[in-house]
Amino acid sequence: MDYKEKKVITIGVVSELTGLSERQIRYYEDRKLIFPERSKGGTRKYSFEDVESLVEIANHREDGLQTYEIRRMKEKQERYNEAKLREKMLRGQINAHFNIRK
Amino acid sequence: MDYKEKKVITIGVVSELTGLSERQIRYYEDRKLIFPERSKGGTRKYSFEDVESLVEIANHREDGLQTYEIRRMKEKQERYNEAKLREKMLRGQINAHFNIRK
DNA sequence: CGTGTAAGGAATTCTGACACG
DNA sequence: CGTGTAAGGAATTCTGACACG
Repeated sequence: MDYKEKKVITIGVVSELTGLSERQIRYYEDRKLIFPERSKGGTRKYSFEDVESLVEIANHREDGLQTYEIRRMKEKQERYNEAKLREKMLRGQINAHFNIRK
Repeated sequence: MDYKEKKVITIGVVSELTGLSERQIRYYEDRKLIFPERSKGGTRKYSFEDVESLVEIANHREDGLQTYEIRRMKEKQERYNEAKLREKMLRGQINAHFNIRK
């Protein structure tokens, strides 16, 4: 429920914040790089997190990476983060276990 | 430059976030309680800070306060904050002075 | 593949006014 | 005073397509 993750920004503002065209922003959604929400009427809503993500995407594009390569990197990063989280939670379980036995 | 202060949210979203009608939100602007920015086209843009402020305003209204009373409270609070800031900066000056002489 | 653009329509927002009270 | 609403227009966004490459 952080402000950073709340989807409240319209595409026009995102375009200004990132310097990307609306066309580009919509295309990256098509390529599964970002996932805005929609209003009842259908207008896209982005978060500041999405804006940051788009800036990273733009940088990768400038480095010559194709969208599917960027997507793979994101997925890889995502799996890594999840593994790390599970590890952390497991450690918590173990600690809890030993503390109980004490 | 915090996300919280960036004016990027349209009035429709603000209305959803606060539960206030667009009419009410525009009226509170008219009464100098909030100060959204405008896009080139003229559409209002609010920050999360504005959203929080609006929720407070709504609470004050429910308590029966009139808009000019709320405005006075805000101004008073503003003057208090500035005084406190000046005080703090002055203290910094003094400390710097003594540190130099040491 | 990634992006620009013109096209037509729909959703969103704006202002000024009338209404009630 | 504070808020709802209908009115007309303007700004914003949407989709699908054609273009280039």
